[in-house]
Amino acid sequence: MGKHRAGPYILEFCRGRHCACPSPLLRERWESLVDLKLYNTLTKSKEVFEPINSEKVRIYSCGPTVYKNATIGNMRTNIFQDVLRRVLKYNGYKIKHAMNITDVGHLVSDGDEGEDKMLKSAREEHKSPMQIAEYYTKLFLDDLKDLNIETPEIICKATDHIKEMLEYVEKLVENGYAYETTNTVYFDVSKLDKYPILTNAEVENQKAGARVDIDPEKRNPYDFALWIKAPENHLMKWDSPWGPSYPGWHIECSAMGQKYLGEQFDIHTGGIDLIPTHHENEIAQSKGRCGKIPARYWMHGEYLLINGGKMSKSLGNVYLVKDIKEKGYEPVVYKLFSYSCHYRNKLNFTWEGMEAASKSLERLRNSYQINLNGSDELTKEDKEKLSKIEENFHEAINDDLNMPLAMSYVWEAAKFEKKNLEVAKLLEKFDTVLGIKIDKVNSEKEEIPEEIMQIVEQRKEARKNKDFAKSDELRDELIKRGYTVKDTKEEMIVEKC
RNA sequence: GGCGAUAUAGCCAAGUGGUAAGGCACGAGUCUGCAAAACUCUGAUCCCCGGUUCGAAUCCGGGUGUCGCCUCCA
Repeated sequence: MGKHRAGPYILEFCRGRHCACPSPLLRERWESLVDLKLYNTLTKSKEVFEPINSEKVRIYSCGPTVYKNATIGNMRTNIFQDVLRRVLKYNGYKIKHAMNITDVGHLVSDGDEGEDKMLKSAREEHKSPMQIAEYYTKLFLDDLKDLNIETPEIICKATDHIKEMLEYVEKLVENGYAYETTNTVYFDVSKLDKYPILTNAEVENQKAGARVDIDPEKRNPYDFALWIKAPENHLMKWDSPWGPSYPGWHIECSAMGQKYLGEQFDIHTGGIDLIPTHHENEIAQSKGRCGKIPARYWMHGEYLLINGGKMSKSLGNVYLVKDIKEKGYEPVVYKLFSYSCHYRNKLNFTWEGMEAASKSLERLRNSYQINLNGSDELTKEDKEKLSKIEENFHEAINDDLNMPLAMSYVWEAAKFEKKNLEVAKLLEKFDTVLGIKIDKVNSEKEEIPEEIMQIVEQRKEARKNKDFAKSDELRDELIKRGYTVKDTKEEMIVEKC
């Protein structure tokens, strides 16, 4: 075991199987960069990230179910995943990132019976399931774009992978981890050495309070459906060894993850709610198929709260990216807002918070522009200061994506006393992680109507003649019509309120 | 009921043993005919009680509050 200098602190021991520090290249990385630490739900601790393949990091993210709108809560998770990608890139890694689109639908009711959500939406909206899926998939991808979230290298639809899922289930049957009942093919959790492994919860306790009618044919209460035999009127069904049927809701991620990233990849991400069932069962399936836990690091984003409570339809506080736009905010404002809190803590969404983020974004972009054109000379000392800020930023993002802390260093750079192109370049570098389009010019030139411009001209004339009473009167008139004016030495800036 | 989080200035929040980052708002100032914008400056001993320690927001015990999960959910 050796000691390694790692950024501003000393890593006591080089952990794991890389202890021997095999390659000079890796050793150099350890010595020159800050270690990337990520919190792993599997071990419930922060670990130094070590990719299976040092060149390319493989990530799987549980994507959206496309039978309804994605909320800003969903988007918080996507933002967290985006930051993860960007931080990995900042550290020099290449990425292969897969995300699924669940277009096969999950079940409406508890347990394994009930109407499929896709079908329910289809019936309510008088569209075919595929039309519903396409519609919401497009909206979801538009949201990602609006939020300047990088598109994963692989986006895979569940319905395109029925064959892979079937093969997966057949393999589980072959390995003795699955059994067939009248309506369903179940996974037998009693065959595993340990279940569950992601939570401490006692299976029996959890089940005791559940309002589920347990299928009497289940061998164990926690057995879950791998494949479900379709009722006559079921729209989405496929031929299988068990007749016309459709997949259970955990198998798609296992099958597609395995197809695109292999039996074991680096990081699996999702929302915190996926831990106790979906991810637990993905692990179960993978262990049943090949004996491996599919990913080495499991990362989960916490919930977004709305005014201190849960977002729910009944409270009428479900917000979409669309709502943010309708309130007049650029979607990226929401992204910046989400950086005010660590991804593993609950974040309280308020419009007041959005206003704060909006103001911040404007000021950061303003600082960028000023620095871009700044001509202050940088002394050696200044350069050292900037370098220290950069190091602190790197350390913050590498400490389990501590964006709130990282932002404090972004501000240090933005408020740096000297205005210089190098500061702008540093902000640009930070923005490769933030993704807030810091180089965007704040006030986009908007078309100002002719009648408004006429008033502006009149006001210019009044000011020229030092007729301030009239000038103020005209300003009030402009405000009444929805425009503000800012007087600078050179010009009069007109903006829409 | 069971399980688990969390409690830091008006708001959003970093910080897990050495005397509290940052953002927004408020206030003050510079600038301006006045404003606006911009820029500068200004604020908290960390829910309560007890303990450990030379030293705790930070560890332990006990309270109280809030939130989440246990059922589809990012």
